[in-house]
Amino acid sequence: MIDLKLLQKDFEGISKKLQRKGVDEKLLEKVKIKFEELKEAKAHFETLQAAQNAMSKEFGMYKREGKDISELKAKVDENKIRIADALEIQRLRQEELEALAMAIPNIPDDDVPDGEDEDDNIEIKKVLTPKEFSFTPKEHWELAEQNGWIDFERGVKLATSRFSVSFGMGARLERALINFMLDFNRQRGFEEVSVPALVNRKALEGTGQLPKFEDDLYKIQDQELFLIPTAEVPVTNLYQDEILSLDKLPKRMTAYTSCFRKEAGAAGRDTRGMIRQHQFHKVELVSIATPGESDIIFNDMVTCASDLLTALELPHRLVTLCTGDLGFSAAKTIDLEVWLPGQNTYREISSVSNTRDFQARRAKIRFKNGKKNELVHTLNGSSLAVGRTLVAIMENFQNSDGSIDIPKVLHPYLGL
RNA sequence: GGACGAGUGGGUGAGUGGCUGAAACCACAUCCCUGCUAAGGAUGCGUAUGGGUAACUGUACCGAGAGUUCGAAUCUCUCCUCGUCCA
Repeated sequence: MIDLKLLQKDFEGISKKLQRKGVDEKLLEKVKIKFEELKEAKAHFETLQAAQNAMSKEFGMYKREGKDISELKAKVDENKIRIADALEIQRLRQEELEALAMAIPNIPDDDVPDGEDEDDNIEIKKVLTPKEFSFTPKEHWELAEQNGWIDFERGVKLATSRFSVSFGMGARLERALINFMLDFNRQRGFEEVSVPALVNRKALEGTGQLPKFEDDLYKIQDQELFLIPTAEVPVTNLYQDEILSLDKLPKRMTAYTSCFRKEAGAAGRDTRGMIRQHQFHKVELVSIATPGESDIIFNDMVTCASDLLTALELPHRLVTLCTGDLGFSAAKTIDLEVWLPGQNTYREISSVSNTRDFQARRAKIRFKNGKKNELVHTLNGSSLAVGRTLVAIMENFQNSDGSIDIPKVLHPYLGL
């Protein structure tokens, strides 16, 4: 959630920044007005309530002194009706404001480039040079099936399209990757956590998936619970509604979870293979930091993910997302794209975002800065998407006969 | 699944209708005193939000929500969580 007080104070400035993300200025004006109306309604209600409280106190005194209370009671009863009305007005305005404000995306950082979509993202640097193949490299689904690593049909049989099953070395490699990534992150100072894969509405509101993106989430039928689309949700919300002491910051955490996405609106995209699945494994990084250190932490996380790819000998590049490609909660995002020789292109394998205080404001995560409580900054990043890493290994480490080498760092994890 | 009990500020914990935003103790902060190894004293110390330059002040919050009442931490109902016992 954006800072409504700031919007009120510096409407021009905030509005200008949000227009870069395609937010309609009229909507912002409406929010500003609603915000002011709500304040008005609150003030009115509180004045009435104060009178009521005062009269109630008097009431108690009258009774103790044995005075006649009938006149006072009439006054108090009358005021009570007005309070009920005032409260109802306040409640309605609160609801209206929230509905509007919760749907406004985060303000992009000033150094985020303008742009429409992913074509306008800006490459920062390339890491490792893709190797030359003496043959035409195959795409991963071909290799996966040929080696018996992944069975796409049986995944569909068990669930529906965009589900798959891993067998043998494919399954072992997944597990090896998860362990390798968690160990790697732990050595970089991220504490490992294991969290629920189901979360409630409040958690998803805290990180920004709800209320706007409910269509992308799998919902449990008989309870108000959702399957997590990313570990970012449970891990960030670990500290929801808490005031952290300064010496506990920064919090740097890593978690492995399955992730679940309906991929609504992705019809026809990446239908083959395991680039875009409804369920996938991911190792996530989440940091909670003071505003002063969040930029450093951000770079740290990008470096961690990039080094992970380098350790796996996977060529990749870093790109800054433009305003049009930036996610709802992010102020800034750097994507890591891994080279896929079979597809002859770079594909997203990790996305590191600084949401600044956007999620913290929604989730009420604060820290004590001296006497004052301030909102923290929250950051998240994948490190990495396991399925896509497996895809990258298959395509980059393939031989002409279709066999696949295993990156050296994974050998200990596979008993090789 | 059933029965009973509990949920209060950073912690322990008092509080069964008004004088309680909440005793006391601990922790913490600032100041003072003392000066032989640790102790004594004073003051302050929840969160959110509105008004005010500020001092200060209004409102809300005692697991969550609803209700009774002029007035609720305290009474009623529903839910959640934890504990104990039973199946």
